[in-house]
Amino acid sequence: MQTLTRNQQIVFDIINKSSEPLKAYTILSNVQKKGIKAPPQVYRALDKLIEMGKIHKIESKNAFVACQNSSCNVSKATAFSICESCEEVTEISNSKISKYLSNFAEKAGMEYKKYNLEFFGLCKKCK
Amino acid sequence: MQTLTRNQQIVFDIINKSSEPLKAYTILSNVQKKGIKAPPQVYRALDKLIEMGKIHKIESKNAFVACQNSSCNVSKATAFSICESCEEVTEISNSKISKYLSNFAEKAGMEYKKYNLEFFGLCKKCK
DNA sequence: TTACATAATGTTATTTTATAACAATAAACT
DNA sequence: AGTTTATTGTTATAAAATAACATTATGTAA
Ligand SMILES: [Zn+2]
Ligand SMILES: [Zn+2]
Ligand SMILES: [Zn+2]
Ligand SMILES: [Zn+2]
Repeated sequence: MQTLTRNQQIVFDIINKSSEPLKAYTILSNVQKKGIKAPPQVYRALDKLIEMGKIHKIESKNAFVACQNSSCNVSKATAFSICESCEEVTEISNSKISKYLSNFAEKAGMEYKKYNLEFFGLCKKCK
Repeated sequence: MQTLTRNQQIVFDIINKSSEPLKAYTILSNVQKKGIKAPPQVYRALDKLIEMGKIHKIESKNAFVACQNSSCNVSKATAFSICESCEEVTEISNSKISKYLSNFAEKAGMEYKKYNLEFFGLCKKCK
């Protein structure tokens, strides 16, 4: 369990508190009062947090969310369900989906180190 | 089977001929001799081609590839295998993977309209 | 502790990716 | 022909990410 540096902690806190994915420049503007002044500081913290599996990047949105699983620090495989109406993003339990995908990969003779899966549709509220 | 407009055809041709995913500005610089001069012209063509399912965006790379399946125009669900060494991108047959994912979704009580899946690893050459 | 190496931070400028806004043409429809 | 709709052309700008280099902090080993 790695301990976070000052900037990493600041960036992680704001992502972790947020109910929605945050963009890098939104994070920046929210942490300027804490002394983080420039994009590279944010992006460096984001990179490390991703490496550690504490946060994930939603590629289709260029936005970042805190990990809602416990095992992503190991597998780095991620899966999300994204509402096209309200933009809500939910992380899908790693173990559940991994079983299906490793199953598929095995039958297809495919190997992989990680994956990212994004489902799009309507959440329960918006349906 | 929708027919392409002039700009759409030009942009599609260059993506389709390419052996690797192309970035928007790479496309732009390659079509300037054909009269496409500015980013919006490229991005508009890309948007339409994606809608039609003729090309896909590799989200993790901000790059575009021609569809290698036949059914993407219907489902808009996409899956790729990406080599982390040589950057090779292969589209995974839609029907194969879809079975697994719809299976998963059903058991999880989840609904979706489309998805995007990107596997990362090493291709056969790089392994 | 001091010297060296490594990691993290601060800062400025720039690159890369994507879109807003509006004018001009072309194509489709009535 | 006249009207609507889609596509194109053009300029400017916004948004996302990184390069490059200086500085400070932290860890490690003599
Ligand atoms: Zn996670
Ligand atoms: Zn919703
Ligand atoms: Zn396809
Ligand atoms: Zn390879």
